[in-house]
Amino acid sequence: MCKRLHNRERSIAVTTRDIARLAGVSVSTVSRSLNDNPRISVETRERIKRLASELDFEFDASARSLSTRRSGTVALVCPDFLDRFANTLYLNLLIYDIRENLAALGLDCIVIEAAAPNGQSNVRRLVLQRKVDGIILLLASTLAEDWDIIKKHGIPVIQVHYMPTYFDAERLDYYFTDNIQGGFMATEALLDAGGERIACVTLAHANPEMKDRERGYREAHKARGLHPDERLVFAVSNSFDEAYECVTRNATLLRTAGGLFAFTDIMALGAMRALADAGIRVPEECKVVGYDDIEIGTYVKPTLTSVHQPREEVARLACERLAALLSGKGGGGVEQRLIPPVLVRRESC
Amino acid sequence: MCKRLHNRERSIAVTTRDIARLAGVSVSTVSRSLNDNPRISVETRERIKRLASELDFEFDASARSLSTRRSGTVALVCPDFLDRFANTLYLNLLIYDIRENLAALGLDCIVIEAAAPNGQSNVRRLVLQRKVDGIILLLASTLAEDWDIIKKHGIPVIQVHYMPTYFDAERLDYYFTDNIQGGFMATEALLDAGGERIACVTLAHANPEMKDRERGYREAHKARGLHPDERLVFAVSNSFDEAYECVTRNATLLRTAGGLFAFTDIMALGAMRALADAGIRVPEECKVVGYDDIEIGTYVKPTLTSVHQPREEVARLACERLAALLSGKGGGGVEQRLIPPVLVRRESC
DNA sequence: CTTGATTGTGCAAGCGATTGCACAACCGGG
DNA sequence: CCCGGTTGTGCAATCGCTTGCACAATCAAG
Repeated sequence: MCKRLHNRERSIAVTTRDIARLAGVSVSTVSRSLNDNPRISVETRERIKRLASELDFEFDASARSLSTRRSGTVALVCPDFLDRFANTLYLNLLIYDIRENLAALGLDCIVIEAAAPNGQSNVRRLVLQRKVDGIILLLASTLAEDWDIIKKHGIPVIQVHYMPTYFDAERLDYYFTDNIQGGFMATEALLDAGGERIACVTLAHANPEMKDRERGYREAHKARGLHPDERLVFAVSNSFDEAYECVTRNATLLRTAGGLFAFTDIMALGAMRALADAGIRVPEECKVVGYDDIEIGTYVKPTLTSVHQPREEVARLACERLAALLSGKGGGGVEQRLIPPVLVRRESC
Repeated sequence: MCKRLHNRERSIAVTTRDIARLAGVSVSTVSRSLNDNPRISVETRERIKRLASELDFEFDASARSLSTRRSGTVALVCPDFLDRFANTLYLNLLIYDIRENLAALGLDCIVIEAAAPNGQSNVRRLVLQRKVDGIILLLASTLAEDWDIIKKHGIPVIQVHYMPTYFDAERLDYYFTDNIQGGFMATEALLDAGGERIACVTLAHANPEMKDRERGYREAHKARGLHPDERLVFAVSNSFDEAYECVTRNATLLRTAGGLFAFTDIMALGAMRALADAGIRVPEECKVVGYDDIEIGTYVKPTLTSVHQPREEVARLACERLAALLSGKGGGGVEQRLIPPVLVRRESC
């Protein structure tokens, strides 16, 4: 070993070699001890472990990953428009829950958007460069070329929201909340309390989740032998202001409706404000139900009735499943679950 | 090279060796070419680069990091109670901004809390194991032992919010918004519009930032030769409900006040609701100003006047500075900047 | 008291990159 | 035509860890 060749300053970090030298054993023994390899005698193992902890030893993740081809890292792929969605709080809280679950499993998580600022695919980069062990897709429509890479490298993928594309094409594990049922429950509550004329506000560029909410809306009508008045079905972008404007513009028509179902809380809040400004009292003259159950809904007056998505459960299931797949306990099958949402009743309905 | 020794299945990934073989050069030449080392001739370099991109080559981050001792990764240390703070939205958006800036700089970012679920320090783990290149502290009171590790390893640290402890002890780079000035501006606006009796709602367990807001509140009074009525200074936890209860309980007293300054928007919303419920009209009888300028403030009625913290700017400055330190362009000095906040006037004041 | 199985450790190659130094090829000036 | 000075590449060591295989020591059985 020619020391002179390597004049980068020596790291301060303690290595397995240091431990080996001090313990009078080889690095293999140190490695095996710290990894609880049963071939090492109990005494040796304990001695090494004690020494390691005295020396404040921590494995070098890079070296280990280079050797084992596992990085202990998971990519959390978010929509490119998370900033806009951030406003809804819902996704941020879901991310928080997922991070927490992964941390408990000893996995670090790198949150990315599907595409990097330079146009390159972030998924590609994280898979090829960082060698992430798994991927959790959060409402992301990942690119076709990404799928090739993911499949080629055999990386486990879990979805926690529908995706606009590639969904049926791939048999992937998922944990979704049931948006049809959510839409159904919300509409039922409105039909119960507000009569037969129930408006709804959906998204202009509806993704599958929104389409399912609408389907629930229609099925709730059908279940009672009714159909929605199509003039009461509105589509706007997901923002307070657009919902506000839409409701204001159609105030006359909405005066004939006994209830309104907005497919996101943000839109519900905008709608509710517009109703108030138009002199339509909520809930007396028109009930309102939103979707997502964000905390803001409890800060307005009247407080907002909303469909709650059990994100803690979704996060937990997704992370547990991912952990199982990572340790080879996948069972070969595909796990796909629909989690039922919960209607949280407050003053607006 | 004894191939038989290594029977883990060969990775699908393209390596520098593959490129070298195909190009008929050595791995060193490949490495130098792809890293734009000037000692390689332009023709060779271009040829290698073309080949690499044809082969969909990406560097292996672990191998590179093992060699260079740089991981291209930054730790973003959050308060342990981010979930509670998440409700305020402000920190989530700040995290989003920071991630975006780091991404533009080619850095991945791992969001952690100071302490892991198992009680171990996450900072320690990320520094020792993952070899993060830098750390951004987000309102985190990092443990004393963490500081030892950080200093020992010479890792650049940037703070983007005050910390309760270790603050003066360390000469660290920071970008803070000026909470004294923020408190001053808010109070001034209230004194202008609501007369001499201005209440304030601070935090029960105030951190330095909250203390500064209170200082601004007092200095604004002093600047006009006034002092606040101490009976109008309340302290509650940072929640809608606590602020609501506090204001409700003290409604009689508050009837004599012309304005109220809540140190967070969440509290401001709770207070505003309580005032309304107590029959005190906002803003006619009592003006209200909050702090943080979260979007929810524009969804309530009246819309909330609030102190805006320029988080985009803070995020940008912090990340640029970190990048400079990482590339050794720190200049040896310490950069500490106070960014002025902005009062956003809406209906409540 | 041999012999074959069992245990516990060590050796050394390998993971995929970086990089100090050696060295061959080519250059122009004396 | 010889020589010191660029230029461009290659060699091989190194980063810190894992792991297949070899091998010494111990043990139970014949």
